[in-house]
Amino acid sequence: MDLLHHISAVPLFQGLSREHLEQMAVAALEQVFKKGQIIFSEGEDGSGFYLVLRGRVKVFKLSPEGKEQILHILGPGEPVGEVAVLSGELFPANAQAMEESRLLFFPKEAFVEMIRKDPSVALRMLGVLAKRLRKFTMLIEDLSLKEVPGRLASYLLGQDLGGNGPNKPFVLEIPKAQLASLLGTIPETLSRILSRMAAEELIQLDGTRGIRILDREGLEELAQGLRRLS
Amino acid sequence: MDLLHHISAVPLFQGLSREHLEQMAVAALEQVFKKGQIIFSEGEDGSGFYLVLRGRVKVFKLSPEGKEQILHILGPGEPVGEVAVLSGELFPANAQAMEESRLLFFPKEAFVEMIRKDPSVALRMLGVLAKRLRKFTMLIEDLSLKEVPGRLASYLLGQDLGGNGPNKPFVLEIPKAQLASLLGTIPETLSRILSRMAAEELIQLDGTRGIRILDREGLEELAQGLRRLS
DNA sequence: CGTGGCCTTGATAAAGTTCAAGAGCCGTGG
DNA sequence: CCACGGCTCTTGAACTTTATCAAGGCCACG
Repeated sequence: MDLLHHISAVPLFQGLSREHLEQMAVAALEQVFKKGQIIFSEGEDGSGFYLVLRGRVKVFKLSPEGKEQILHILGPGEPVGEVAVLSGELFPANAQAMEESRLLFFPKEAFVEMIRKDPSVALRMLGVLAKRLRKFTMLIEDLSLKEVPGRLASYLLGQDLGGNGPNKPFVLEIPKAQLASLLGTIPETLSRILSRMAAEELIQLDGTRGIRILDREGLEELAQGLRRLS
Repeated sequence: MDLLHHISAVPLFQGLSREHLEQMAVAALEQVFKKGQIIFSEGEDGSGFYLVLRGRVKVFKLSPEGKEQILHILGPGEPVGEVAVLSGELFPANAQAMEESRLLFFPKEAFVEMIRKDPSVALRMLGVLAKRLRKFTMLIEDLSLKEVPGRLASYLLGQDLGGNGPNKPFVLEIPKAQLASLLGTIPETLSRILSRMAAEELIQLDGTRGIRILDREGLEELAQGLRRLS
């Protein structure tokens, strides 16, 4: 089994001795989730955490009326559900596979044990959590201080990394309904704002998923609240 | 100086040996901030983190138009600015003293060194970050999924701990403008909603800061979106 | 070539913000 | 002891942004 191989490639476990890696591999339990399948739900108690090997997982909250807010989308190499383990409480949100995904489950005890044996894992985990806090800070800022066009502009700029010479088009990696949920809005609003952006020639829409950035500076101004759509 | 005494009382450092505590005490630098004084600003690079000894500190974001969103309010025993140290980047937000406050500054190196020497500190710090992530998750949920009356109801219920027999009044511990910023709104809106809550006899207002909860259940329903103000 | 999922568009309504003015409260200083 | 000035808070009216509800269009896949 190449489980060991997968584990050793995960950033969180970089630098662990072969021996420790093997112990982790023994403790880990591989699970496959189909598209749409729930991985855990808010309020369950976390007997361990997951590591994404393949696929994508969304972590989200639901309002009583059924509106969804995506907290983050996690891909290969990233841990999921670790907060419940670390603060010894219940899962604070829901997790669901966005596509067929392969995850590794680590029981709480194995993880705590591992930290105890090799503190460098704790340091790496601290780094992961710090990054996550930083991301949350940005999300809070977006939700509270920006309006939807600004949030969308930030997102688009973040997607288009490096594409800034000849503005080559790119493809949204998630359905628009999901993007709306990530931005804290609803699909209708997202759709309208994309249209307005296109009308002002900030972007060009290409089919259902394709987007080409025409005016990078304009988007940056939007993202910073220095400009508004008419 | 009783600096050592203060340090040993901080949750983050529980369980450290006397020797390690002394090393921390030597590395630490005590600073006093007057009310309103800036402790650090977003974008500066974090050469260390702070620990609140006395007073209260708010951590917040500002929009270009000057609107403020408070991320958290920290009191004695709590660390501030540790994310910048742990993720090795810039401060993601601003920090300011809400009243005259005494803080301890720990240079980055001293902290990293300490973690290396005694992994239990890393574990505690993981716990602190995990709690903070949990709080942020709730804030995101509030901002995105609840409207202001619901957020306010949650806040009030959280303040009134144990006061649930004979509904004794309590006093807001922060000015209303600050509360508005914490809830992601503005003072005018907050004021209106408090009036409406009073009109529906959910609460009773007493002077500028005093509040008495009259209908705990009603507030709980509001907080969960099961009810709305007319 | 139809059916279902996803996306767009329009009309309407609700929630929150902005701007502006005024009320209450408090410490200072005469 | 009272009056002043400044701060915080409240209230009203107009406006903006976003959500809601309801159709209709597009596209892919069987």
